[in-house]
Amino acid sequence: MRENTKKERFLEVALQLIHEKGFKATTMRDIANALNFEVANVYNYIDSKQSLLEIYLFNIQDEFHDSIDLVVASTYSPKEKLKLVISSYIQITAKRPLVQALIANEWRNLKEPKLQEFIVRRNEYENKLKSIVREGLLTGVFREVDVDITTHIIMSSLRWLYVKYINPHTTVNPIELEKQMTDFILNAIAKKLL
Amino acid sequence: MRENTKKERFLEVALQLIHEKGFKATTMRDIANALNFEVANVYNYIDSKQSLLEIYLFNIQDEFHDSIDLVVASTYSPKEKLKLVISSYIQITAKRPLVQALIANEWRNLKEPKLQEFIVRRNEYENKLKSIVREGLLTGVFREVDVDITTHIIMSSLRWLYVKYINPHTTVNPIELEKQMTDFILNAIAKKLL
DNA sequence: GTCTATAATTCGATAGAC
DNA sequence: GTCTATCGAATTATAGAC
Repeated sequence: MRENTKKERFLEVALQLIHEKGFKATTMRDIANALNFEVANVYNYIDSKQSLLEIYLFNIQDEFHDSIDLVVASTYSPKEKLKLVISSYIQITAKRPLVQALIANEWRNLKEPKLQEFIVRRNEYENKLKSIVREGLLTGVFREVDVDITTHIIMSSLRWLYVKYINPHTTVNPIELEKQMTDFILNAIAKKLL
Repeated sequence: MRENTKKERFLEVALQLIHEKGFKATTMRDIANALNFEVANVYNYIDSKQSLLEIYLFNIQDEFHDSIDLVVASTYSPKEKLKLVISSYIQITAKRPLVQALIANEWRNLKEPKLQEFIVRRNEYENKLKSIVREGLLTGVFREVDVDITTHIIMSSLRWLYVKYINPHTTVNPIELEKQMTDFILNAIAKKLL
C-alpha cells in the first residue's frame, strides 16, 4: 500500500513552495533546496515545471466534477442539490486547501493547449451549478434571481474558502463553516417558508 | 487639464498586458513592443517593474478605503451602510476592473516591505466591513451569523465582480448587477420583516 | 525621448559520471 | 537517484550617443 511516497512528498513540498511564492517565482532550485538535493534531481520526479502545475490543477478539477456530477444526476430537490454541492465543495477544499489556492491564483500560468482545456472544464462546472439554480427557479423554490449573476456569486464565495483552511491565525470548525455557508447562500436565494 | 497623458497611456497599456499574461510573465520588452518602442524607453516612465505594480495596487486600495471610511463614519443604519459599501465597491470595480483583477490575482508579487503594507491595509478594510456586520448583529437587524465567516463570504463575493466587467462575452447592466448583489447579501444576512 | 549595446544575473533543462 | 558542470536563453536595468 501507499507506493510512490517519495514522489508524493516531492509534490507536497513543491506545492507548499508554489503556494507561498507563486508559480513563476518558485524556481526548480527552490524546490531542490527544500528537499536537500541538487536542481538536476528535480527531473527525476517530473518532466518539466509546466507538468508540475498541470498535475495539481487537473487532478482537483476532476474531483470537483465527479462530485457535482453525482449531485446533478440525483433526484434530490434543487435546494438539497445546492446544499450537497456546497458540502462537497467544502470537503474537497478542506482536504486540499493549497491546491485550491492554486486553482484560484495560478491557473493563468498554464500554457496552451492545457490552459484552454482548464477554462473549458471550469466553465462546465459553473454550467452544472447554473442548471441547479435554474431548476430551483423553475420549480419556484428560489427567488426570482438572475441565474448568471447568482451562480457567479455562489462560485466566488466558494472559491475563497481555502483561505480559512490555510490561515494559521484562524482555527476553522468545518461543521460550523459549512453551516454558515449553507445558511448564507440558501437564505440569499431560497424563498422563505412561512 | 489632463497632464501626463503619455504616462497614463503607458500605464494603461502595461496594465492590459499584465492582466492578460500575469505580472511575472509580462516582460518589459512586451510592454515596449505594445507601445512600439525599445525596452530601454520603459524606464522613462517608471523606475522599476516593481514600482509599476505598486502604483496600481496602492492607488485603488486608497480609493476603497476612502469610500468605506465615509460609510462607516456616517449615521446610516447597519443595513444601509452595508448597501452603501456594496454600491461603492461595485462602482470602483466598474471604473477600474483591470486593476481590481490585479488586486485579486497579482498582489503576491509585491516585495517586502510593500507586501506587508498591502496585507495590513487589506485587513483593515475587512475589519471595517466586519464592524458594520457586528453593528447589525448588536442592533438585531441581522440574523445571528458568525461575523468572521460572513464578512469573509461578502468580501469574496465582491472581489470577483471584476470578471463581469472584463469578460467580453457578457454585457453587464451595472444597475441590475448592483441590485442582484445587494439582494443576495441582504437576504443572506438580514432578518425578514413581516 | 528614442536608440544601440551590453552588463549582470537567473532560470529551465540536459549530459554524463558515480 | 544523486552529483558536478554547463549550455542556451531570457530578463531587468544601465550607459551613453543622438
